[in-house]
Amino acid sequence: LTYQTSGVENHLEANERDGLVDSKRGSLSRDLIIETAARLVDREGLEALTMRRLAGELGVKAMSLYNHVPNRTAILYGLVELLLAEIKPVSNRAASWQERLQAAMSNLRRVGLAHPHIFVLMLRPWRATGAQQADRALQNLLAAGFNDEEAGYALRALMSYVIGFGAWETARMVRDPQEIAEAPSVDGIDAVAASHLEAMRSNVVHSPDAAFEFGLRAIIAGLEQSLRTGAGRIDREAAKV
Amino acid sequence: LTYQTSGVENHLEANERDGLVDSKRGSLSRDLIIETAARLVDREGLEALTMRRLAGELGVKAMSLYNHVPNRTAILYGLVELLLAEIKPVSNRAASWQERLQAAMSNLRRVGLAHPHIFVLMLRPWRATGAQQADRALQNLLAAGFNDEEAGYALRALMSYVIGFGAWETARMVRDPQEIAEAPSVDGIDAVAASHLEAMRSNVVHSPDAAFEFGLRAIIAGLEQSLRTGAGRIDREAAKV
DNA sequence: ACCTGAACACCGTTCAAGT
DNA sequence: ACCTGAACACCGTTCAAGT
Repeated sequence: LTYQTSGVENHLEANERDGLVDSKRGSLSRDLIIETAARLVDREGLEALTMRRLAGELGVKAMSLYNHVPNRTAILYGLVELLLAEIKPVSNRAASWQERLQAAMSNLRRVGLAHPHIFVLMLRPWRATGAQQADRALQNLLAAGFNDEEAGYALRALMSYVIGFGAWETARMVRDPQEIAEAPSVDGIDAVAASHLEAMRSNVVHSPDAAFEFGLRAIIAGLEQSLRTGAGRIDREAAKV
Repeated sequence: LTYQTSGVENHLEANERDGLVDSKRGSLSRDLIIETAARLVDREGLEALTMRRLAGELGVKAMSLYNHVPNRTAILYGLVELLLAEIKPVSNRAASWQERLQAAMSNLRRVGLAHPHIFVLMLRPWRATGAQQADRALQNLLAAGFNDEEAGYALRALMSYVIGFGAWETARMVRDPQEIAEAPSVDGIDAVAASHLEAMRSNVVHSPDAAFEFGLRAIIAGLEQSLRTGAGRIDREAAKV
């Protein structure tokens, strides 16, 4: 929604209208390609992002893209970068470390909800994505009193939760409802159990915000406790013996 | 690794050797297709799972598969079912609810590590997958004193964490290392911050088990606390005012 | 330097034809 | 009932040719 556009695309469209086909030359760029890809994916999903389709969107042939981008994967990586850049930073001075973490993770989820098709790409093992944001969170944890190892574990735990939760909730905005509806239904489970499950599912689906906050609060409370009791440290000492 | 094979595949291969081509007829089945797909995916990854390739593995042409399976997605769903069936169940009588949850989630991660290529499929919004396992965990939480809503939230939180963590850690067993190595490197971040990040990453990568346990312990401790203080309930009351 | 036509080696899926 | 040849409408990517 909020990608910064350079306005080049409108320029392009104008060229197209006036038949100034030659001025396509040089108007393409990595950034324009990725911004266009982001809008396409937000609108129609990842499967719509083919080289031919994206090129068409830019008024150009597929092969032209390879002059600015090595392959499709590089475009996907660019989408992740764009998404991460959209995360609202959390002030380092605000409130407690718990509240800062809470805010940071909620902000991460928020961009996920804004770009559900792109969010799943966070699960790919990109090198060093979101370095700035991750670093802020790490500093926060170190300042709170966690040692290097614990801070790393804690950040990984929080990220795992947020991304896991987000991937799950965005999955059902993203897939065609048909695919879900056609999945085989439960068997080998009695009706009472099934109704419990259904109740749980609908609770979480109907108030995803509450579900998210509940889990996030639990993790942060757990981290706080492990900081107080030094649980991580004790385990490490025990492991050495 | 431990998929139950009906031995039909060996039978098939024997037929192939003896040139008894006609006996292919009727030897195909949904189960055989999915078991073969599982072995193929474990060996070579999800991209290797094409209809043509899978058919070849079965000594048959691609279109034959459509006699037993509606489409490729149904095969993927079958893989998830197989994976879930492999989760070691946790005795309901064992120890505390905390320890049972801990064991259940560790078992879930274990099958993920055994089948890293398949594990990511858990993120798709299948209807009612893992119903039995989810139900056991829910009963466990209800017995511990959580109400319906909290139990649902708690299970979702645990699953989000385990799947998020697992997806992250399996991602780097699964992708070609080349794709990772070729990802653009950090910029706009100073050397000190980068070294902190690198330290964190390598800690988590070198002792993923410790990282996983740390986070899992934190979540369960947090849930325990929210049960004691009734945090969920209080928030709900506050929300009503 | 950058755009592109043609081609390569693939996809999932359909459908009519075979047995 | 089940297997399949041929075809449809696609993919990502390469490479030589154009300007």
